[in-house]
Amino acid sequence: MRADARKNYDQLLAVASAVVTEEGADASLRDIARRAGVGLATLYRHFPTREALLEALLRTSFDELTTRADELETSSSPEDALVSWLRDCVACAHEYRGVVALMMAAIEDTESALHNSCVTMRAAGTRLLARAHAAGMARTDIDGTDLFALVGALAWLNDQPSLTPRADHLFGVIAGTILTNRASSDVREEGRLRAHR
Amino acid sequence: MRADARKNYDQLLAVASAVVTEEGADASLRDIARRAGVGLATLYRHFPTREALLEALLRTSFDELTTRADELETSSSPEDALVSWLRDCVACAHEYRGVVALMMAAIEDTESALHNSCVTMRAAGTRLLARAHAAGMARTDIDGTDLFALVGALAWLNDQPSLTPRADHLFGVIAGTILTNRASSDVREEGRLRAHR
DNA sequence: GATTATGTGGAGCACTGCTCCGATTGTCAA
DNA sequence: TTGACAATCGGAGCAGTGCTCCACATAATC
Repeated sequence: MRADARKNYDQLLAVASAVVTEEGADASLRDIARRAGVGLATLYRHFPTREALLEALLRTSFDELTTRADELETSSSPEDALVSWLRDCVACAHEYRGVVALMMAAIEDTESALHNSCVTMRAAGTRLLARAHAAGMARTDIDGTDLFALVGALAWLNDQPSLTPRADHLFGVIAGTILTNRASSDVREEGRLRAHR
Repeated sequence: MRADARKNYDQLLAVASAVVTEEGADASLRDIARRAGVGLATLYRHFPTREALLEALLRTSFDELTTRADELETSSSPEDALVSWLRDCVACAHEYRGVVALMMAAIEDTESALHNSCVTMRAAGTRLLARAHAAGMARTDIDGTDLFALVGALAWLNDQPSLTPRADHLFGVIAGTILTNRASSDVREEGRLRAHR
């Protein structure tokens, strides 16, 4: 890649991160190009689709989530690992408002630039869930896809400004539902402690 | 209202219902006007905002839901009433894809045309929830706003094509979470029976 | 039939996603 | 250092969007 192309690529990513953070996943691409001091065609050359741009933005976060799932699998109890990872997932999806709907579409669309990342993430979650199943700590009528869906629903709740005050509470309710042998109030408590740490 | 105006109004509503059903809540208003054989300004005169148009579309559904809540309050057990009404709510919100996000925004925006309908619906749900609380059949850490949020999340799940296969199952899971003394498998079962009735 | 308030339709503005192509610029051989 | 050339760029242009404004048509009234 030519030196100027590399520079523009990096600049675009940095600006896109800022713009998508404040405007959401449906931010104006023209605006991103403008604020990056770059032509619109340049943006489209580096990122042929909106998904491609978001994939580049989310790649590091996705990789971190996968790594974290691996760590948790050995360092924590099955239920703590699952809940803790869920919380991280929701927080990650919430970073860029509206991105979760694209992820839900991408998991079935093998052409989407986000497809692989989503499949990888679902697999990581499924592993943590299987471990909790094996320990008898999670209800068995929920599979990896359900987990992915619930993360999506929670992230969606977080994206609604009017529901922000209750989002944490609802996370506890739903996380508690997934775990069999644990009251959801315990999950909420753990969340509070984590937040104030 | 002048006779021709009334005709255009009705025509717009009929066409809007069809278009929004197939395109979702962010359908093109220009397209609706075109297909109704009407100028764009005519649409905007009758429905100054997109919310106003959707409100008109949803008004009958909303009224039916409120009536249904009243009926259920006397005709069914507290838990059956709540679950049955939740199911109707989710089905209603799913009628027009994407409308649920607008509803979540409208409940805090007193200026929105959808505001009153949303507040009324939340109140109806809160009554059913309070009844279940009184009977000791619903967890007490969930209030009317949470109920509204969970309906929203479920409707959102329904709106994601990739999650449709599991949507019913997840409804059972979450409805079961709200009810204290009932396994979610029972809720699911009741759903199956209703669907096949 | 004439008057008037009400209702209409489309032009116009600023924006969007996306493509195409002439101009520019980094790079590497001579 | 100087070309030459391929890689890269930037913006014009197209078709779409939401929304406003206003000259014109027409239903209702006298």
